[in-house]
Amino acid sequence: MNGNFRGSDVGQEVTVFGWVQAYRHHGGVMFIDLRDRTGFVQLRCETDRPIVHAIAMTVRPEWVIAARGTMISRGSNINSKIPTGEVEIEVHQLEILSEALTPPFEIKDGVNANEDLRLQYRYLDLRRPELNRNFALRSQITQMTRQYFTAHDFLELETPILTKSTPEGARDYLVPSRVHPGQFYALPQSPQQFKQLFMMAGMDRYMQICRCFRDEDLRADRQPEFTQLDLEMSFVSREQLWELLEGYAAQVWQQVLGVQVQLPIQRMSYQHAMDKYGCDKPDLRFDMPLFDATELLRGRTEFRPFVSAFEIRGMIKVLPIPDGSTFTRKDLDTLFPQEAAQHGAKGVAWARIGEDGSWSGTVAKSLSDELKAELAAAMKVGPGALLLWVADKPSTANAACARLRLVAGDRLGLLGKTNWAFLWVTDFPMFEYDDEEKRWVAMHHPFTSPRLDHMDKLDTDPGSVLAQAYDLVVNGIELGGGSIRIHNSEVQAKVFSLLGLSDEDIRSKFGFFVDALKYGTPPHGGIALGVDRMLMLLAGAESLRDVIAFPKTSRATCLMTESPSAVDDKQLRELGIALAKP
RNA sequence: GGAGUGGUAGUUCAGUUGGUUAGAACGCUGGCCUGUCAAGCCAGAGGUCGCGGGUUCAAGUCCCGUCCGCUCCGCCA
Repeated sequence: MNGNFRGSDVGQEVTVFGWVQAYRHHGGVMFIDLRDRTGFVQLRCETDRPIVHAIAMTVRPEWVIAARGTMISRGSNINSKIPTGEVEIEVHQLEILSEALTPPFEIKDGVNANEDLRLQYRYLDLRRPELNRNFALRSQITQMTRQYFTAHDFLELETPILTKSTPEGARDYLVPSRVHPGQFYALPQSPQQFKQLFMMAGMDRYMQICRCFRDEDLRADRQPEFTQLDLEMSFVSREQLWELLEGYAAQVWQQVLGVQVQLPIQRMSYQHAMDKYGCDKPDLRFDMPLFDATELLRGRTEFRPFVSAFEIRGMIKVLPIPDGSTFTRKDLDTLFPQEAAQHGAKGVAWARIGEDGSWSGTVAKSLSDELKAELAAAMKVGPGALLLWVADKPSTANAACARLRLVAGDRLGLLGKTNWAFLWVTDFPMFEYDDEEKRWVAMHHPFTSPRLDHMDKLDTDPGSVLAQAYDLVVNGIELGGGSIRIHNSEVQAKVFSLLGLSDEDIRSKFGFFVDALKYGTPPHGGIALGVDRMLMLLAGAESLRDVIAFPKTSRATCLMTESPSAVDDKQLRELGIALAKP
């Protein structure tokens, strides 16, 4: 194809097709850059072929043309900046296949047209090489994925798209049933129950590259429909599963980027991640751990924000930056407080340790010299350090400090795009308490098995039960998560009831599943990886929109098709649906 | 639901303290040009300043509302 011609092709008669990228007209001779998805090649049209030249004179950017001619060397006019720069096609025949309107933005890399315009004319945006490349990569990776897992004895199996709405988890997209007016299917948030049923059905190892749907608000790394690499295995320990996934990740990173992933991947408990980095998906491209100063400070300071934190049984968390000299007063007054405020923190206190070991900054006056020395020793920091303090309820203090850590790391140039920090986060709590609903909710999902040594705490202290759940984190992005599942119907029923589901709820929502568990269920577990997020990482994209061909806006609309949209009354009548008055 | 940010020519942007005819680059149209490849040179066309209201002698600029894009919080088992 057009981008692949080289010096070795000289002398060939070729026919090429493509889009006019650019033309350069020099009176007698005319050059056309003809683009397809592989790149572009230069066509030369001369006046001594008057028909060719006359047609060439009329073409405009983005017209689709076909050219037949001879591949020739450019001689002394080689352009080494272009892959096909050694050769050009001396055109004997030229045909216009399709004319084009002037596009609303230029089709070339580095043109940052507005996102809304790009989405409206998505088919034009996709012609741009840098975007086009992402989809070739996408195809390569799905191909590689199928090979890897089928080579490991997985069956690629399909699950329904029209399925059953279940409580728990994300909001479902609903699909009304025409045959059963007033009843609805739901689009799957993930094929969770079906893949477990495959295990009960004896399929042993299941894989699917499947679309999932969640009706929740979007983010740069969250679209309402997304692609998941879904896996489930019977008779497997989580260590075996991790090993298999590590082999997969290593192969993908090796083949796509030529990067050797250090195996085994580091493992860290949820509790450790929260304590040390303030979040459950720490970016370990740099270390810079947080420090919990709550106990050291208790009763030993009058600093108002700290005292307030003690009053609400809060936490005083510190980000020690060993060399904080590059941060300015403006960063301390504006940047850090703004970032922390996004996570609800009311402020960021700070202290600098001077060359002589003396402290300056907002907290300096309120701490005794003895306490300062203890803190510096505990945080292992000395002269030149900058300490950022957030005092608030624990969840806020952690989230704010985690954010500050990333902002500081970024400013210090520690987030290299060619560094890859893989991490398994393990031992998540089984449940977290939902203050709004006044009940326990599953942190992963309700089919996750508690750790076997925590089973007896289900009745006595659900909040302390740890789950056999794990997330795979890469550079601070949650690439996927999974768990060893419950394979015992009584444990499953107990978990459902802990989540506040009545017997009747369990019967109507999950009856088939609890029944199935009773017919000989193998121990099993699995994981789901976000394929789009993985591509985003591998392609170096800033947004999921750059690796999804036809993505939605942050308000979940498609600007190209203008969906969602109203439907005819007739359609609604057939479905037995009446719209509520707004 | 909330916070931030942006919306000016086809595109990307500039537009001072509210003040005369809203500019630049790229693109587009026409012309010249036989070695360009981010081609070059000459000429030209192109504007509902997102939309609606308000303040003012005067609004792209100030105020209120609203729509849309993006980022984040909530939400996302």
